Amino acid sequence: MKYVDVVIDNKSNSTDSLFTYKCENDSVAVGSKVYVPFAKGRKPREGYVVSVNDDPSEIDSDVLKKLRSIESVDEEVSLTGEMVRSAMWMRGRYLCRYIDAIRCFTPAGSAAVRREKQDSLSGEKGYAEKVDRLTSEQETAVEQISEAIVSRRTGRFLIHGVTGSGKTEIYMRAARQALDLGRGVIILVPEISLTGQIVERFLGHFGEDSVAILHSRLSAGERYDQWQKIRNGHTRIVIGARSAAFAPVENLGLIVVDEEHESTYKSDFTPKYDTVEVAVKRLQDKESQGVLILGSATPSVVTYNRAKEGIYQLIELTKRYNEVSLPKTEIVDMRMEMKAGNRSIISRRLAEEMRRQLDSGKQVMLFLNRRGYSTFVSCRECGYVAKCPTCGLSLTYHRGRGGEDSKLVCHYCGHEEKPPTVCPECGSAYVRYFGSGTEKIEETIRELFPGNTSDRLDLDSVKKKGELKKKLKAFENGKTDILIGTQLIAKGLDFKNVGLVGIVSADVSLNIPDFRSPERAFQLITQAAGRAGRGEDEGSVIIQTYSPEHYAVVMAAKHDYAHFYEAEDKFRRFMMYPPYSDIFQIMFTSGSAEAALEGAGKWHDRIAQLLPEGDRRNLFEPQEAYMSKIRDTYRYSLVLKCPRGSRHDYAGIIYKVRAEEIESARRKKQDYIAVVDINPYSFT
DNA sequence: AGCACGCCGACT
DNA sequence: GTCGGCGTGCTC
Repeated sequence: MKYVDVVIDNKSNSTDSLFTYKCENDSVAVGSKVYVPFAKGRKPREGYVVSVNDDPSEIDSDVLKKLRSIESVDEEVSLTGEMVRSAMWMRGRYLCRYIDAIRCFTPAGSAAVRREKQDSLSGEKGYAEKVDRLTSEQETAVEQISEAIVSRRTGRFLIHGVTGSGKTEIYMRAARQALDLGRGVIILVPEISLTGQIVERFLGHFGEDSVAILHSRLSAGERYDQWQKIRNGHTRIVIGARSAAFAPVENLGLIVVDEEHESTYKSDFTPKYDTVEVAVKRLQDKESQGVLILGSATPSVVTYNRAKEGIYQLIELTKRYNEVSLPKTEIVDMRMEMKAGNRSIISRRLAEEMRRQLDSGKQVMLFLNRRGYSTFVSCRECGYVAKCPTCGLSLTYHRGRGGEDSKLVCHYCGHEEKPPTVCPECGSAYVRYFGSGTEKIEETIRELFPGNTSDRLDLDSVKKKGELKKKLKAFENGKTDILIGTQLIAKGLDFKNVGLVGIVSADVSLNIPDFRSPERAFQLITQAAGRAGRGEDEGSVIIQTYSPEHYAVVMAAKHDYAHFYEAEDKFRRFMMYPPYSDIFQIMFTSGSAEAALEGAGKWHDRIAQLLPEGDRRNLFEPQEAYMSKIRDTYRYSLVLKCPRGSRHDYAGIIYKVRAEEIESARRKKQDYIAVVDINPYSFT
């Protein structure tokens, strides 16, 4: 007779605990999916075994009396011990329920979705690229990483390398090494569709049958097939986005997180995990002891700080593979343009350089991180601003083709309405449009360069299937001279004939009310600039801004990560922002604003009681969220800044308050929802 | 969250 | 009598 602890799969907060069952079945082990009788239900409920015990003496005698037996086992979808241990850790780390953490590791499809036959990969083709020789920097990197893999240490590396410095080659050699030692490999990329190259190279090198690819476009059935292929050991390399960090790879020897700084690595849903933390946890399990490689041209400040402190071993790749030089960059002070009487969003300098490049047969890319035509619509007479009825955010004017199809759009929920001709508040005709987006630039460019072809690439212009590929193809073939886009085109794309990249407004990302905005601005400028001069010739970059002296802009223009980091680190230290603290954000949502605020107030007071006297100043008053209402749901937030070293204690306090609230919800139904997000990527 | 149980009003 | 409305309470 065995005694097993089971996590029951249901959606309730109040059953978030372990339930013990008796079990005679020998095949039941940690990670097994089981069906158990539960409460008064006659239908057995799904659950996962998280511990197995032979000895009943530790079970509470009252519980022991009412133990029931496991109904059946589903052998096909069992998790490994390591996966279960990692899930248990996640529950404490991210303050979610057991089942939320477990579900990260289970195949999305249930039995209903299992398919009979297995299709091969959906059209992904690999190619093997001939690599002549490694640079000396690459060679040193490979040696260091190999040493860690071979000696089965939990090595952790940060590869800081400019684009084109050959990070992918290092990942491949490390993967090869791990595989040769019989170990499993996970390669994480920010977004599978935008990183085709890395996928192709892995497929080409390791063969299409040895690599599993996980991405959001897979159907539940396809996903399940991939999961099985990995789980039964048929495939030992996995490439995928964030969720691939949970792939059922046994004996994990290597996890690579490419473009480590990307925000897609932080989950938007419960549990709000950080992919790198999960990777570290999985790799330091008693059964794995593997190596972590983070790679980025612009590491996040938190990561780089850890490297400086020795938590990650830092590998700097300073040379581009073919010794192609970095583009020449200049900053244009838009205040001077204003003074000189140029009210256009394109400075004289940018226009002039565009003309020069276009005349010499080169192509131009323009970036603006803002969709639509105008960012808000306002009445000059009474100050009325058009807002989304369900979200309360300013509506963006989309001009479309200029006539009938113009509309106001909420960029958050997608709500659309017709633009007003007179003010709906006061009837005035002075309704005006302010701020510029990609649509407006497109119009300006057509006026300024009537002889050249231009195209726009943003979320709006590629909603139709295949549109993105078509537009990229046209640019690649030289049919489009000028490509205007949002950050959608800032990443990864490789066009040989781009002579100039224009960053229309560095201020858009700089002025977002978030402590990470300088970091984001630096990364975006660097990435965008990286699109210039990828062929033989040196490219050039022009950055337009109203803050030409801002360190993020200045250092990005100089391609100087080290000094950007120094300035930013100083700021973070002074303000006690991460990495010098962890920020706990608790979001309270409800259909009623009062209920949400009341919930926030209740938590605030209870947390204050539990915090040590001297730490009270780290707890802030409940606030209306930056987006105070989304789709008719009201939002209030509570922020707790947790000094370095106290994360565990603070998390304990939050955990306790949460438990108390769940307990009190048994008596009186709660009319708000509280969600904890530790170190959120944006304060929305 | 489910799900069953139970206590009360309406109806073949 | 008894069918079924939903309020209440518990889950190894």
